[in-house]
Amino acid sequence: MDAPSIRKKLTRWYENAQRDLPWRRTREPYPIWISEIMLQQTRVGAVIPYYQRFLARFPDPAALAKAHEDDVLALWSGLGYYSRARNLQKAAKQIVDAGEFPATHEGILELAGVGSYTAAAIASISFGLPHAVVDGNVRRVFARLTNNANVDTQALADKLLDRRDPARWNQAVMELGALVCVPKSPLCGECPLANHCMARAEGTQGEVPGKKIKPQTELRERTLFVIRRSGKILLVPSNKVKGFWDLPERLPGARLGEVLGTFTHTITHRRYTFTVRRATGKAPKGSRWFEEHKLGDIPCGTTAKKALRISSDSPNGAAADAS
DNA sequence: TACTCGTGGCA
DNA sequence: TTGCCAAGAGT
Repeated sequence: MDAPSIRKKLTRWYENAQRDLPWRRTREPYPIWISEIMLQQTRVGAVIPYYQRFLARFPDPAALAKAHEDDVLALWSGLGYYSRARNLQKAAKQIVDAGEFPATHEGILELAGVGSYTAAAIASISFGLPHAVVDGNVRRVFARLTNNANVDTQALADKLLDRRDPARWNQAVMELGALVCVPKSPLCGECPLANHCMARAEGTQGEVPGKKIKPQTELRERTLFVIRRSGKILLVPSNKVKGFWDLPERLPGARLGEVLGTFTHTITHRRYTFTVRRATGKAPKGSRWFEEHKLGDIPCGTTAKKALRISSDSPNGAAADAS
């Protein structure tokens, strides 16, 4: 493996092909950290608006540390993996207590919600430290480069790391995976490493690395109740996501009304078919009335928002409630 | 180790 | 429509 040639070709490609992403305009550890947490298992296009709102609202660790958790979760609503938001605030408090953002790989790794990938990303991008990132892109790129799905990715990443500019190298490998060496139908014709790629030489780039085995999807049915009164909507504390509010799913003694519609929502390997149904009854313990136009200010899951959209689209939905 | 956590875009 | 899967971490 010709490491110097690979470094040179990929680096040159990256200098020309990289996207203009908001978090690439800085090396400050705080915004880099926020972006890296948001990008975990989440597409760039989904992250950008959240990143900008979050930085505007919480411009530094102190602002994030002293915020109400509900405000943090509300800003995160819709992005998913909500433990990231809670860990983010926990880590902000760690940073404030320490007096500054940790400047070593070891110190960064101690932050709540920061694992090996994120620690290496922040260490290299913000501090220029020689730590190679391994994420899904890197695993795929190196599996194809070696035509070996079981290659020791961390060892190879450490070996290929460009120690003159770890930040540029790490992002170059990930960018190649995101734009060219994509999971399905890789664009080998545009790949700067095509001549080094063992998978391409063997014609296996469409099969390496293999797909991961996933548990079979379970189908389940649930019902969400829409209860309105005086222009407000009744929500109960989520029993799945701490700090979130959801539409009620069980109402002892309630009178059931018409079905307003259905939608599906998949979480991990379970696909739920939700029935949205009007109901009347007294508010369960712990429930609260919210003005519907203020739901953006509270932590509120996507299922509730989908359901409320259906209920207001329904010819017998919100309009009928106003009477 | 294997499982779980959310959501949306895309083929 | 359904399945795939994306800049992973915690348990």
